[in-house]
Amino acid sequence: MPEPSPGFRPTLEAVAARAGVSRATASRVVNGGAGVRQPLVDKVRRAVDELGYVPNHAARTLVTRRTGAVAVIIAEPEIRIFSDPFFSQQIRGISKELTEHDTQLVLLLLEGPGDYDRIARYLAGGHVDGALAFSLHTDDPIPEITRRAGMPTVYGGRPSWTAARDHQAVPYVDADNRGGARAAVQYLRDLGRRRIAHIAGPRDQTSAVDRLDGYHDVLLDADPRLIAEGGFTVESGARAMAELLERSPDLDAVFAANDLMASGALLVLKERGRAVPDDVALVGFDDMDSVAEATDPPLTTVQQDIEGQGRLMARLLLRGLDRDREGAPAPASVITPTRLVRRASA
Amino acid sequence: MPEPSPGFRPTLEAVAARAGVSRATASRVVNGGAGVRQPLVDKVRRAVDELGYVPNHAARTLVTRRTGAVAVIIAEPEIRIFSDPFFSQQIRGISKELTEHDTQLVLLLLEGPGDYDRIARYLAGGHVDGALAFSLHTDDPIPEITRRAGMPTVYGGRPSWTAARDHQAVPYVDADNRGGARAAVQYLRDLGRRRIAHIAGPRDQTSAVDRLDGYHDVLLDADPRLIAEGGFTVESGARAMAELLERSPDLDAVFAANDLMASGALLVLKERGRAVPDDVALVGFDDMDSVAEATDPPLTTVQQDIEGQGRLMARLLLRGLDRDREGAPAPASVITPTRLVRRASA
DNA sequence: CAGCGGGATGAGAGCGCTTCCAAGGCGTCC
DNA sequence: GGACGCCTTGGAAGCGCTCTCATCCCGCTG
Repeated sequence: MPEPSPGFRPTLEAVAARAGVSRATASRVVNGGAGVRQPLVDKVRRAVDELGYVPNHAARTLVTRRTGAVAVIIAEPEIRIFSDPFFSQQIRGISKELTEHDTQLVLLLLEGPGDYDRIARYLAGGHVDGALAFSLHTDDPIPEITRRAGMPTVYGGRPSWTAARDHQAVPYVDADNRGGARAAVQYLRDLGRRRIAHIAGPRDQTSAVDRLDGYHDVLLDADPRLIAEGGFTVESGARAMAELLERSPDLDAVFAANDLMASGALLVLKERGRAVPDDVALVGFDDMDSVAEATDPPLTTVQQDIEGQGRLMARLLLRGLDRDREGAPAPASVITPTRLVRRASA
Repeated sequence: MPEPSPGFRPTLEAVAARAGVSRATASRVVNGGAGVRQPLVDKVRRAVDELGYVPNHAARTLVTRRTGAVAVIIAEPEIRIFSDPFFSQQIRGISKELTEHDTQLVLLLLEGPGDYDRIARYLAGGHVDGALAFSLHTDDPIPEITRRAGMPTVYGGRPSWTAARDHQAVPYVDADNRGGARAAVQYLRDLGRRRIAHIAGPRDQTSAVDRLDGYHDVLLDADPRLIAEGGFTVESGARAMAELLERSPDLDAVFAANDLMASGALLVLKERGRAVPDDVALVGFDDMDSVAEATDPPLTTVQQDIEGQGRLMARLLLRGLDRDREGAPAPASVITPTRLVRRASA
């Protein structure tokens, strides 16, 4: 690429003139060159190179009504984003998929309740073609906002207002939390454990609810004293473990709804002199890089492909956008498989 | 706001018609209403509300040559982004500042070397008004790319190709690494320590270099055997500490270039039976939330305002963009102050 | 050899907005 | 009371691009 005076940008007009063709033909070549004879294609291509031409995005969007950008909406960034490796991996997956389809990622972080207005205006302003949003609360205004703006949206994690088995209403991508939990508990039972406790996640997160459901799927008449609730953090896991030990000293296995809580539980178990896995078998969920393999003993856990989920979200959205123009139906949701990874803790 | 048929968007024309004014006047009102008499302003405002009008961004950009968006370029996301709380905090600061100026954040993650082309094209395509990039390697192509594209850019962290004291060449925001290090080492010396070791960060990161320089500022003729190099991780800190203990068993203080390495060093010190801070005083850097206060004993460390740095980067860029139109000079760099936080480790 | 069909090309109309400029209206000053 | 000037408003151009449609040229058929 040559270096024209920085800041100055040649137009299609200039390219056309230099190539000795019309603007229409130049445009055709720039957009793939279908229906243009080879010699002209070459001429135009050369002119593009010589001039260092890059199409003006705004002009193109104005007529095509396509921005080539997608919004990623993240509520409560203080809690989740970034610090949560979960998010970061999903975002990377999203980014990869979007990049492969020449689509840009516009990050919309909600810093406070007042920001909903801003988001609404932004989406309505036609800056982006679609949106990706992450697991929302029951009364989250985001879905209503995207709906009003007529903005195709794919959710990450089953939104709490959808029934667990209804994958139609709103397109979302989620791991098979229930199935994974089922597999984990089943595994513990196959190991011969009889008093299998569960450290659940917060009730207002569907992933936690689904994992609890999976636990109940296997242990139909589970003793309620074997269930404690944590907050998906190490400390809360430790607290829940202490509580369980108090209530049910005879427990011989624990299925924690995520690895962080499992690692907290592990600390307490060791402290109280319960050998893992001999006295108490322990299974986590997520197979979190920095956690599951780092504990002593390493955690048996349920693995899910987080980056893949991000990719899938993006793919679903992009596919939906394409279909949109062809009037085809919106894409349905996808549940990604999970897999039990056996390590030393169970 | 009413709910017009989703997907359909009223144009300025429609607003003007409904308000009984010309498009020009409607436009003026939408853009602040300067020079329009109050009654007309009200009429137009009402029409905007009734119609649920939102300006078409592409059309506006086409004529104003302003996109109202800024790119955040992040290389090697695998290593850093998100998982690194550093980044996440800076991004949050950036996001907040941009939001306050009605500017959008476009995330450009570089997934591989081939992506530089993509970035170059993107920046040249006029999608964004400016860019923010993070501490780059010496030979990183990003600066050249942004320069060619005529894209105003602010860097996070002193770029390695600039001299430590030259804040002019390229606008960047960085903490006063050298000053912070100086303060830390000075503090250790004031404590009466005489054999003060340093666990440095990787030589190809300017923050590490600057912190090492700060160490040397105080200890002009430091014993080279008191310096070891780590990789800013816990493990590397542990390794470096072991190495130092071997080489210089008589050390009575350690200044680690970041908290992660300090925590690694702490583990080794305890393991070898060196009491902290009695036998060996320990100081870190960064005052990382999840680390500095969580160790036992908690770390004395050098604090910096990371989110503030992000904010500053954005502010510098936005200011530069405004000035650009007025032909004023580009903004200079900013070095943010650091502060020694005393906890139990020294 | 004339006529016809199809593919390649160009002319031109907008996409929705901002902004220059001219026109109009009103107050003010002499 | 008339002229001047300022403030408000509207008309219209044009940002850079895509895409429809008409035109043209070619080869082929009868």
